[in-house]
Amino acid sequence: MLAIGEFSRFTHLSVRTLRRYHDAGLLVPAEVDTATGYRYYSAEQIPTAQVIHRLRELDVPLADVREIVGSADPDDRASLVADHLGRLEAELDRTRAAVASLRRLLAPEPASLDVELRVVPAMTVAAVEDDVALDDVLGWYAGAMAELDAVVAEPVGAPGGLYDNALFEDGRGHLLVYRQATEPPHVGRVRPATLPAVELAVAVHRGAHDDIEVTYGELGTWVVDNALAVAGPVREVYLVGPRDTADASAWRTEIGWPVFRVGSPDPTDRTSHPV
Amino acid sequence: MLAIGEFSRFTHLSVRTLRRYHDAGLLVPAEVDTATGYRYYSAEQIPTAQVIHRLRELDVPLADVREIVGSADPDDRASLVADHLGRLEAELDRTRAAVASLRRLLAPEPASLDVELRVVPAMTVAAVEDDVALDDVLGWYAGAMAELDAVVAEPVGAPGGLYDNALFEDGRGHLLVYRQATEPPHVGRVRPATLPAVELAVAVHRGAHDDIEVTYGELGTWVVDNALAVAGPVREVYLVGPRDTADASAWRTEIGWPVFRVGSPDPTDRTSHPV
DNA sequence: CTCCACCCTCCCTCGGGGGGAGAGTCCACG
DNA sequence: CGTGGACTCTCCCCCCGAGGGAGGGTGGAG
Repeated sequence: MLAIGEFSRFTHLSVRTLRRYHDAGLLVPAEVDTATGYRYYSAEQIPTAQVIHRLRELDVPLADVREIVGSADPDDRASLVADHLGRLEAELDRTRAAVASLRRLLAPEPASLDVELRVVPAMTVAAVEDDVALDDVLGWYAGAMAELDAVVAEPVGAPGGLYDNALFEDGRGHLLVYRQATEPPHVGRVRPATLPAVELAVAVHRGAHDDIEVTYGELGTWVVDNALAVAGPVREVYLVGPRDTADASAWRTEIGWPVFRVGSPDPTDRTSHPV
Repeated sequence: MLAIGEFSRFTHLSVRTLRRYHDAGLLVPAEVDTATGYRYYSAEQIPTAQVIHRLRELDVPLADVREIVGSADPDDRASLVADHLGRLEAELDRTRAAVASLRRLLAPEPASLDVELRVVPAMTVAAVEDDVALDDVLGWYAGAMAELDAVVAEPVGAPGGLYDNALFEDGRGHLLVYRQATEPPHVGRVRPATLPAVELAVAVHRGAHDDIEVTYGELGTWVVDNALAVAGPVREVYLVGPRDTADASAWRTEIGWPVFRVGSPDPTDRTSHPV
């Protein structure tokens, strides 16, 4: 039996950290003296401590580490680890995108943006909608769009989506993706939905979505400069997207933001607008 | 002028976050109503907010972000950003190493370790020593070893080092790297030092240092099984290392841990042992 | 028996974010 | 001009995973 200090020396985990891992149930000492509270570890626990050490180096949350080292089945263990490695990979992709975008932000080429004010009538479309967390947006979008494509017989024009501003404010919000169709079906999650008539400030973003914030910002500047304010879920239309070409630089995304004139706002509710 | 909510919609930064960035001095509103405390932003601040957004996605600490967006000189800015990208790169290397090591830990081949108990006499060597933070160890080691190599005329045997356990407990500790030499010089940071006589439990680690913890653990297990305890800074000797071959799998690192018999400890101070 | 390294628990701090309470403000509409 | 409701303010609590340090109890060798 090893006192905590000795165990610390063998595992290169600090005494403090070992105590935390005990409290968190990650690495329970082989024996705890009930009278004194002294923790005693066995040499067999060293390999476990090393696995925990590595997992923590990979920023696996303590709760997940507990799962992993606690699961008897090596298959479970492997799949839990694989899950986290997948998350790391996704994180890495995001980091790469942020680096690329940052470079472009810091080496700015002031490409002026064409913004158009467009009155859009109400239209009934085939839609899938749900409340979605920001982290899940990409996955949800892919699933919803696939379902739409599967059931909409004669789509018209490019697909689009409506994005609740709360998505960015609260980390989750209402999403709606749609296709225009002559006869919107009602199958599975797909159902007919009516998008309200709005006045949109419309700009077209060119290229991959890494930099789409820039276009949002320029659109915002334009809106302000024209004495307008925004008023509801933003609309995106995927004129050219990954479904059309793998060449991201050719993508075209139309961003339309509902606006109203400051001083004479839209009569409809501007914040809890149904999407 | 934009109220915080409107600015939030244009930048996709939450209202809370914008307030924090104001408090932290990252993004000070163009105007603050002194009477009401209301924050008002100008459209010109949108690009700045976007840069901040990207930097934060890259986990640049708020203080560094303040530096970056606050620096007028674009060269300063670029170098600060480059610094952080370098840190991200180093982080990535560490992650890769941890992943590789984890895989090996989870697919264990119980290669039994040969451990030898060795009595080592005191010896006088050419040494460089200092208190070093854990994060700086690699850099410090490289510099110290280069300096040693430059001034030690006739080195004998392989280079080695002594590592204070406090390094892992407190994140910093005393390090000493040495070369044996017929006549230890006293030049620059290099000076003669006498390593005390100790009894060592010695094992040889094979391969890159990613997995060296495993050998430490096995050595620890052996120490415990033989009714011993460890007693001072660990010694490593680089029998075959990066200086010898780029093939990491051929590296050989001797790990020697000072031990004493439990029940009759070493007479010298076992924790604050001078290295 | 004494000494002192060791171990215990408890609470504070930090960074970057979120939740929510309670109060004040803005402004379009009636 | 008053009112209501969306908006904003500040303030305090929580989260995670780590560290600092106080204050007090234990183990074991001399």
